[in-house]
Amino acid sequence: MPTDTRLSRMLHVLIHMDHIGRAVTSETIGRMLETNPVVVRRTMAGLKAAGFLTSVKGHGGGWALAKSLDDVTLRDIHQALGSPKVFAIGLADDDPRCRIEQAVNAALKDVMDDAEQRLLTRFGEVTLGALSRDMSLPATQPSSQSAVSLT
Amino acid sequence: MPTDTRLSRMLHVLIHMDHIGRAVTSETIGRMLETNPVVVRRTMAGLKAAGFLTSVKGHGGGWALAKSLDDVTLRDIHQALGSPKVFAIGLADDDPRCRIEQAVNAALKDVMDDAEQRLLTRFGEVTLGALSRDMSLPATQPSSQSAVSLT
DNA sequence: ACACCTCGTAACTAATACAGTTACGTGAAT
DNA sequence: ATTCACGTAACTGTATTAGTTACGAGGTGT
Repeated sequence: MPTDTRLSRMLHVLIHMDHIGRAVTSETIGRMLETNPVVVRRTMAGLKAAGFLTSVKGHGGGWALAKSLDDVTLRDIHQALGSPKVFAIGLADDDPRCRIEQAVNAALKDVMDDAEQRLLTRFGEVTLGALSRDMSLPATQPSSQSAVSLT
Repeated sequence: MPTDTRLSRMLHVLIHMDHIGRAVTSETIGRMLETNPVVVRRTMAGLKAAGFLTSVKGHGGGWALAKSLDDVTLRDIHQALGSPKVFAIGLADDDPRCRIEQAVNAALKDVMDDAEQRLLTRFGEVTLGALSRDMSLPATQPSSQSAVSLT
């Protein structure tokens, strides 16, 4: 499987949309992500269902933000995508009666649950608004470029 | 992709081997894991290369532990398996020049690296010996079973 | 009314990585 | 010599995201 880049892509798109400030078509978004409009619609469907986006059909239609980015966290978007599996590693289930397998899996699960909890907690502490603003700071790069480049 | 259960399986097997105390064939281990001897050999190859196991060919041969389980951590085994990818989630790379994509990915990477670091640190604090002993404690189950059941 | 635009979705294909299987070779014990 | 067991290549199965094609549904503008 290719690794799941939907969260990264959606965050990217949402911040662009905020900068653009008007409806954007799947076609345009597809160009930003170097992918197909259908992939865009499919991925954005969850964000619409969760109330972060609206979509309008027909001429002049497209996608628009339904909330301020200050009210949306990375965790919200992860959840809107269906809370996809965080780990590539999993627990074997070869002989569920075996106490050794149980103990091993319990130990792994304990550590993995902790790591996942921490990751989700930190995702919940970062808003897209904050991310968008941080980006405009000089950092190590010279600040000679527009903050609203379309790509 | 099916989730990667190699770590879970290998921990399971190593503790069994410790209890058994003599050479075990891939065939026998395959039965424990409900899989094929070839899968066993393939997976165990890394543990042998890393010095945690020895293997002997021919009649009476098989696999044996090369170290005390007290000297082996979960992290060691993860590493011996080639430090497989921990996360199913990844960073998009659609337009590496885009500052928004860069900022989004930097934020995700920061949180993910932290979670991974924490997970690996905790894996490094648990030895297989400790796991094996913890397992023998009463817990919620009655302690009426042999500690050396083969499955 | 009609053309056109844009989302919505089904269905199929591609890519990737672990898991499973078959086949055959190598080395060791009896 | 035979048998046992590891070592490994090569191929298939499976699950999941990504990409593509095709078509339908619902709005907008003339």
